[in-house]
Amino acid sequence: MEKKIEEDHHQHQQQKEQLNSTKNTDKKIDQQEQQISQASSSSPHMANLVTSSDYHLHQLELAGNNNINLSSIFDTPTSLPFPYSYFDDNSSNNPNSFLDLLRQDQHQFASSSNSSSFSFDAFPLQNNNMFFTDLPLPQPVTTRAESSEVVNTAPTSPNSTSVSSSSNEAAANDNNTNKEVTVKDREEGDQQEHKGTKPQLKAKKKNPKKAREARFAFLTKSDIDNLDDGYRWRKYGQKAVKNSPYPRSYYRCTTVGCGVKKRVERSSDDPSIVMTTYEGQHSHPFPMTPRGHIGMLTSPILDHGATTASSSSFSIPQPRYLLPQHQQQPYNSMYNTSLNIINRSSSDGTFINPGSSSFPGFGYDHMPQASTSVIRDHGLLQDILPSQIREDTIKSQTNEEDKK
DNA sequence: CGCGTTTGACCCGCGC
DNA sequence: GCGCGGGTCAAACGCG
Repeated sequence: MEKKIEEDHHQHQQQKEQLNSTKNTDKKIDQQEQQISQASSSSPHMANLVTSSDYHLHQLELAGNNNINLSSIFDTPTSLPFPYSYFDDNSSNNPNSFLDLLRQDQHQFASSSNSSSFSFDAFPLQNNNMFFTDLPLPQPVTTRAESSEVVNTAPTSPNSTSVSSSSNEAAANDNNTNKEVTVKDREEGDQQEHKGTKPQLKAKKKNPKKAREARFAFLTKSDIDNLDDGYRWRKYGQKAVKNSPYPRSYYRCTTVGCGVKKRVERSSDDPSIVMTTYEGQHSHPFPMTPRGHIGMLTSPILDHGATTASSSSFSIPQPRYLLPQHQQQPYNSMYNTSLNIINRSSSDGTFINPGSSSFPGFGYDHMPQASTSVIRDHGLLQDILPSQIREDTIKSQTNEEDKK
């Protein structure tokens, strides 16, 4: 994987050089990207992020100071973002993946629906409607959201930590092409339904202004491009990203009738950051395919520590609180203010509620009940977090409360 | 053999 | 109108 990445990097670096030397028009975009990248790499700590609220800022600070501070990342003591039981049981020192985390999350949701909030926290940025989410970061990472898409951060793999900022891809497009992207996405959705023929493609153009799918961008610090989120994805395209040595990969959910797509690309400025953008909502529970599995329960990551690029990849968790604030369900009201919407429609600049299972990657509402039995769940923090993390979390929580 | 990836061609919208 | 860039298609290929 790394080798491949390096190759790609080299290849695209050449392209990049060519582009830089020949195209002036690229500069604008490049600058935009750099803004994003700089935002994500220049400051070592999330604390430097521009956030829309003091609370968020506070969280960021905690994250930055402690590096791995779940409490700073997650909302409440009881709202464990990521159940880390997997780590305890299988790879205590190997916080494998974001996937695992996500999976855990889902378990948690499955077992304790409203009682706990989701793991990710989103931080809407004032100016650009971007969202950030913090996750435990082995390394301090900073990101800045500049697109209309939701961004999230998540630790993804042993070597990975995640940071999230706005989707670069989204960010790169946002200022200038946000509108365009929106339209295109909409068309893409149509394409999926009518995919295949040129006449069909033309037909889709007849409804150019259909509402586009909600999109969510996550920034994840990881050496792994594709993080296993339990869903099965089929890669249907790859494109070189302008001014980036890394290509952008396009994935589609393999489940029949599910039009969820995601794009994965690596930040050119910080190759350790993977930007994943999800589009659409899964119309199904976690896949149970012939050779598949219930993704959350049997992630390859658990076995290998990393997923292959193919079948499964990172996808966005669908935290319930990732809803428009006005639509959020009243849980954990105490911290609810910090739970900002991650989901947003970039087409009109407003947040939308994709539904109870809004995030493309996580249909919590559809979670198989069986999943809850897999993980110990006493409804306690200890059920979810490894002791060390719990300690950190408790500390940070305490600090947080002290500050209040 | 089925499924997923690769990759060049193609489509489309936008900016100049 | 043209070129560019993002996104998708689909045949070829690889892998288990």
